[in-house]
Amino acid sequence: MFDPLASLPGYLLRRASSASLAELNRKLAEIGINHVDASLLMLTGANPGLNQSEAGRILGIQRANMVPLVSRNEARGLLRRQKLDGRSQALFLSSTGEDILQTVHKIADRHEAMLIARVPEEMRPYVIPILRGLWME
Amino acid sequence: MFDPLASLPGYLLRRASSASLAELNRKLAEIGINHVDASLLMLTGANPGLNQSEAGRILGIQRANMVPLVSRNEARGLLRRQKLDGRSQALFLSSTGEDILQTVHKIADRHEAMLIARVPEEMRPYVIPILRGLWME
DNA sequence: TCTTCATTGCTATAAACAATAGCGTTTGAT
DNA sequence: ATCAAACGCTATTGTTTATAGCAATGAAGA
Repeated sequence: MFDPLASLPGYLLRRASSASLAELNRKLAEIGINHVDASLLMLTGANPGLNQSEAGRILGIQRANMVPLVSRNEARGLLRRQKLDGRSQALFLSSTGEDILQTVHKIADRHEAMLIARVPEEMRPYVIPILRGLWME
Repeated sequence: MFDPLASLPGYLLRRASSASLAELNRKLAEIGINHVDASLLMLTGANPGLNQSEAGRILGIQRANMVPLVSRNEARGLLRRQKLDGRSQALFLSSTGEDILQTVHKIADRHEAMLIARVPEEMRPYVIPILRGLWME
C-alpha cells in the first residue's frame, strides 16, 4: 500500500497538526479547557488589557467567534472584561485565571517538549524557523 | 504586543496548517472539490482497488465519515465502488476521475512548491523529516 | 461643527467536520 | 457450528468556523 501523500509537506503539516492538537486537548481537558481557551489565556497573561478584537486578530479568530470564547472564560471566572471606551473592552486575567495559566504553561511545556522530542536532535534548531516560514498569512 | 505563542512549535504547526489548508482549498475550489476529496483521489489513483476502510485508515478518516465522502465523489462520477466480497468494496477512479486527478496533481504541486518556497533554502531538506517526526500517531 | 466612515462587540444563522453508537451482514478462525 | 471481528451504513451529536447584519461609538476630514 503506497501513500503518495506522505511526501507532501502540506499534507504532513495537516496530519501532524491534527494529531498534536488532539493530544494537547486531551491534556487540557483535565483542567476543563481546550486549546483555544489556552491560547487566549496565554495571550491575555502576556498582554493584560489588550482589547477583544486585538486578541482575535492575533489569534486568527473572528470578532463574532471571540464573543462566546471570552464569555465562557469569563463565566468560568478566568477572565475579566473591562470597558475601555464606549465600544471596546480590555481583557484581564482574574486571579484564578492567573493560577490556571500556570497550569496551562506546565501542560503546554510538557506538550511542546514531547513534540520536539520526536524530531531528530540535529534538526531541532530548524523546527521553529521552518514552521514560521510555512505559516503564511 | 507580545505573542507568547509564536515560539511554540505546536501552535505554529496549527496556524501553518490552517493557513496552508485554506489556501489549498481556495485552489481546489476551482475544480469543485476540497482537500479531503483530493486526498482520496490521490490515494485511490496510487492504489486502485483498495477498499473503503483501508482508505479511511490511511487517511485518518473514520468508517462512518468515509460513506458520504465516497458517495459524493461517486455521484460526481470521479470514483467507482466495486463489490469485493460480501462486505467490503474496492475503490477505483473512473476515467474522468483520472483526468481530474491530473489537475489535482498540478494544483497540489503548485501548492507544495509555494509552501516550500517560504522556507529558507538551506532548511528545505529538513522540512519533510521534521514534519514526519512531529506527526505522531 | 457636521458628516462620513471605520471599528467594536454582539446576535443569529449556516456550513463543514469529526466523533459516537448502533445495526445487519459477512467473513474467518476456532 | 459457533463466535468474534470487520465492513459499510444510518442517525445523531457536538464542535468549530464562516457570513451577514446591527446598534453604538469613535475618529477624521470638510
